[in-house]
Amino acid sequence: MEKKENMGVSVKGEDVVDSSSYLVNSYNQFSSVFDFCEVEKSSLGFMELLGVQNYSPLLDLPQLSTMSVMTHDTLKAPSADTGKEYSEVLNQQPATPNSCSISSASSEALNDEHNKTLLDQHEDEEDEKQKINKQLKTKKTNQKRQREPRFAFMTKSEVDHLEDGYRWRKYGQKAVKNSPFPRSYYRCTTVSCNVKKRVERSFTDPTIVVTTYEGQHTHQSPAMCRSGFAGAQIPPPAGGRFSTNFGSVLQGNFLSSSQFQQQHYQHQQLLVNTLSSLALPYNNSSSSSKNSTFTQESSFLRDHGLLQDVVPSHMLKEE
DNA sequence: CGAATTTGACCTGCGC
DNA sequence: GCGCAGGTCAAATTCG
Repeated sequence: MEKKENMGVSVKGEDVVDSSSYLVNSYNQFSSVFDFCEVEKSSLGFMELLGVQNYSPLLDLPQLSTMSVMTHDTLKAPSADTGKEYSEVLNQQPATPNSCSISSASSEALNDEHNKTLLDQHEDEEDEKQKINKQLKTKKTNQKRQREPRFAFMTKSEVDHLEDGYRWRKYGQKAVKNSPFPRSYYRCTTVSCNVKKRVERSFTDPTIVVTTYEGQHTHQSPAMCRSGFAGAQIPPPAGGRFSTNFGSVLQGNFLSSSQFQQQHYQHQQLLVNTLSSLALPYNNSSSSSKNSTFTQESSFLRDHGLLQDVVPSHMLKEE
């Protein structure tokens, strides 16, 4: 198996592996963004991403911005065991072959939508409703539910819900087994965009926020629209609006409010740029997921996000 | 008052 | 089949 070393970013070669056997090194080994990532070639074009995202010592990002990326077509839901699961993933060799079936909006999802409409039309008729529900159940037992591609971000942050340029509506919260921290469920507020994300704190390290995105946005980020450029800019934190819920304590170091705000601001910008250009790009085609994967790659090649502002051009990958 | 969040109930998948 | 845990729904509540 060929292995490319690339400025702290390691990209494995040809083999396609099971979802559980690759991805990112232990978050507690990270000293900076993408300090060390190990991503399979097959995984959603992230090789391209990581090839471009050379780690540079010039990237003097604060601890708060420590972030790792996971990508996975059927990423196992991070749970209270989050830390354990993720750490177990590390340093493992591929276990089983995987065809890496990345799906965009699945036919099942479309069926669900259609059936929901049916349900609406017959709201008054209980019998009809029951029949439809039975049909739904039958379908779901016959056809295994397909998951949207998922991307997990592990972020060292004191704020649970990180601003990523999109607008989200919270639709649920659940207690997670063996964890004192609940998991929150968010949906993109844009009509016809069914991207979801889960946010939870790692119980092994409460400073780590695990954000899992599912699906692809069918629209541009509102932040991008505002800025008019792919390198979205979040407005700098404006005094009173900024949350300091957690008392600005990080790893035993007390930060002043302004320090915290600045770090959080940098962090959010990084997140926006990364998500905008990579994991969840604007994709107005309803083409197959593989195509959209390459769209993600090419979009990133055009835009290196925050890094392009920081990393000298010659450091960026050229092919 | 509309939008967003909360929260208990319900649904679904999976392991035993 | 049953129980458990994750995920979603939707009514109630809170917020701006």
